[in-house]
Amino acid sequence: MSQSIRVIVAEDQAMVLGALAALLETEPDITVCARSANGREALSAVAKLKPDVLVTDIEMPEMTGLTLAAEVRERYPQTRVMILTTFARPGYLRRALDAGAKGYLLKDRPAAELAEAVRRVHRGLRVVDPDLAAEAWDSGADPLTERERQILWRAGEGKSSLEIAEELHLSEGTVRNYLSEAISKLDASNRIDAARIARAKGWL
Amino acid sequence: MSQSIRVIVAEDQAMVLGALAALLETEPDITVCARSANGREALSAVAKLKPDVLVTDIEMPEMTGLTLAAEVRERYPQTRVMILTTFARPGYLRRALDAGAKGYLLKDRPAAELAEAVRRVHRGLRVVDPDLAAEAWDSGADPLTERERQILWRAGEGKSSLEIAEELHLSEGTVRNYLSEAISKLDASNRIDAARIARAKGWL
DNA sequence: AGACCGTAATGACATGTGTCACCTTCGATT
DNA sequence: AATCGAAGGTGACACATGTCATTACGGTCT
Repeated sequence: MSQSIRVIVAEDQAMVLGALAALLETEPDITVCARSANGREALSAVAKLKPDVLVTDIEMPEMTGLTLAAEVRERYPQTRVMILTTFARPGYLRRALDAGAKGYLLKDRPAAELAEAVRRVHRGLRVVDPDLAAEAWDSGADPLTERERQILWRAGEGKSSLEIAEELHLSEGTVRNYLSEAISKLDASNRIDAARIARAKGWL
Repeated sequence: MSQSIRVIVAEDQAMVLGALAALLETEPDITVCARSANGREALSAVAKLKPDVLVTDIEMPEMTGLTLAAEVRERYPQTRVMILTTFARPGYLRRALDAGAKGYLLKDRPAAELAEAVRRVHRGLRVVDPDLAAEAWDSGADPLTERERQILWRAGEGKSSLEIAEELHLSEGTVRNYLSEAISKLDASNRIDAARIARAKGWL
């Protein structure tokens, strides 16, 4: 047996973090050398330990897994990043690959696939959920501009056009225009519907 | 050492299910005798194996953890149910206890607490997250009526008053009245805000 | 019997929302 | 130099939403 694969796991739900680490520890050729509860912690752990693979969730406090992946690619290219997330959102996959992630695995895949995916990524191979890759292909690119995203996000939180306008220092009419654009781009029937659709695609 | 504690784990995300089982298997006094990906599966596993403890998530396809808990209490009272979930929602806790669950543990608690909680529940003790219990206390009871819940749910999905009215065979004005009631009960500023608040409390 | 609550409805009114046409400014392409 | 697109804006209009008063019916406690 060669050297053991050194892995850091980042995941904000402590119980799930511990459980994933326990799962990986059952593999004789894999060692979990650190566990992090958020992106910032994970980044400093990577800096200190220079692991072979970083397995990370996306939605975390302090720093998201997507930002984390970009930072690690930039500063510690010898560590390969694998995203492990609940969300089968085309937009997330696209952004993850853009950020230099080598793998994208869903939490509803069987537990046995985790160790296998870590080994593949360590060998320099890419691991991407095939169904999701296909969906990402035909679901097209994110049609929203940055402004539309900002505004639609706030609308989805229940804020009125006027509130959003004040928050972003815009006129109320402009906010309504952006929302109208977003609604038509997403083929939605109103702002709530539009926010729902954008969230499902991973564009928000 | 006495007899090992026999546990069934139910969780819809396969990877997390496997990881939690691996975590529990590291304990010498606990045995995972089955794993279920949804509520229906878990119920038949409980029927067949009569375990000491059932650890279950809430949001699952086929049958939710809350319904499952009620069924198990009714039909297999020798099996004690512990809810393990992401959601720190007072309404969920209340409904879980009403359904006869003996424990309510959050996924963002440390991994070490899981085994300890299983042991306590097995001994007949109750395990409830103290912060959440306090919040459940002062957040008061669910103020929504069944009709208000139905209508607010659909409004939160982006449906218009007219669409909701047709779906439930009501007049549009009636739907608007119910929404207005819900908005004022929840101290929200509009339907979206109201749906968001109700979801956060676990009332939707 | 009376009080209370959930359900259901109507009409009226003020505001909020979605759409459209049309305008300006600014930076990046061609 | 000309064109394009993103950002930002105005005004106008139709329709949706939120509020309120008021009515009505059937349960269910006391």
